[in-house]
Amino acid sequence: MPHPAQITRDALIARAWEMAEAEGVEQMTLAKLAAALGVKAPSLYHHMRSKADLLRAINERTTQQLFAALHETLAAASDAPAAERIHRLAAAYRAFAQAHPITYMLAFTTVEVEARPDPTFQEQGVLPIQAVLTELTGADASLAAIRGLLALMHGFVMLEINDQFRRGGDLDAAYTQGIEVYLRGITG
Amino acid sequence: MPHPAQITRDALIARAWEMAEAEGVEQMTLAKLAAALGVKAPSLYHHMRSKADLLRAINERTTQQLFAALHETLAAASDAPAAERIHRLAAAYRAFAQAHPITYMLAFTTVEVEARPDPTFQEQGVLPIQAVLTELTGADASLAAIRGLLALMHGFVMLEINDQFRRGGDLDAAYTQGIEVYLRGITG
DNA sequence: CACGATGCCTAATATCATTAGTTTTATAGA
DNA sequence: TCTATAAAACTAATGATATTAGGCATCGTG
Repeated sequence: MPHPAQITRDALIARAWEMAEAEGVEQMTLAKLAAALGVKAPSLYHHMRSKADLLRAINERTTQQLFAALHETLAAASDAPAAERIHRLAAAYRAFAQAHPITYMLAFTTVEVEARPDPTFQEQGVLPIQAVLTELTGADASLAAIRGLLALMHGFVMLEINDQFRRGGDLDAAYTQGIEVYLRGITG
Repeated sequence: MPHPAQITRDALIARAWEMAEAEGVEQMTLAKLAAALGVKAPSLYHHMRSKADLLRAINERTTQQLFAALHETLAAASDAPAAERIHRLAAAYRAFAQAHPITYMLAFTTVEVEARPDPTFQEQGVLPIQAVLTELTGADASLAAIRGLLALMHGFVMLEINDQFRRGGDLDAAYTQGIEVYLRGITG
């Protein structure tokens, strides 16, 4: 059985990502993960340095997919006015978080430094979005503007994922309205 | 030694809260917590049902303290105009999160249902804040308005705590500006 | 055709939370 | 004042967990 590797690092990460999203991070144990790959737990250490290392890979994957979805959305709306592009972007952001709540949350709330995604991922991903905002704010204010926008989107979906909006009402409308308000404040 | 309880539930929770904030949640093990209280780990189970139960108590304590700080801030600024009160509130919110980053994050990102704070805490705490916003938006829009404000504040401090703002710049100014923009969007 | 590295395995360890069963002691009632 | 009871501590044990050590099979390369 040994030598021709039965699993690759990519397969390991992909499976771990799926398992975390499907059953929760704390349910994604190395034993279960190994079993799903037809292997025993210690064998995983030939493809990763530690579980923190695996989590970092998962988080980088999540970050990449999030920004890929956002860029795709921006590309598809490239002829719309800037405010409309931001609205589409915000919708895509929330849709991603709702589709992958656990891995999304994991990527942005990891305390262990070892498991944090490489900073360059986020920086690279944010730049095209910031470019759209620059159309509305000018270059000087665009860094603060994107930070506010990211905070608004991230905060909303985090509260939503963690079930902190328990007073009913239309959450879709509240989200859209929040973005609208923010954009109005920027341009006004 | 036995019978006259050497620890109370309140002392247990207070110590656990301090230890979590000081050393990180994952460092707050029952063995260490018990040792800090001069007792062995199994004895803790006379004062709690499970660790999830303890975490829930910690989170409720955090939530209460956060809202207490916010209400205090509002009370101290009761004669200021509504927009100014919101600014003070936002500053107090961020100050609390920065002073207690670990327990703050824990309270708002707990996946385990067992460990989630009782919903009524948040609801009660949010109402006075919503009242201020109602002055600016009218009653109809105030629920969505407070959700946006909470999302903005929570998102910003969460990103900040998790070191996701790595591109330098003045974060104090970015936060203030974000709140300003949001308020302008609401009133404009 | 052998040999060495690769990648799997079993076995073992340390650290968790949690449970079972025992021991001690303060207090309430005789 | 004495004693029985219940509270609250303890030790010991269990089952997960990640991780390490060491052995063994197998494939590609000389």
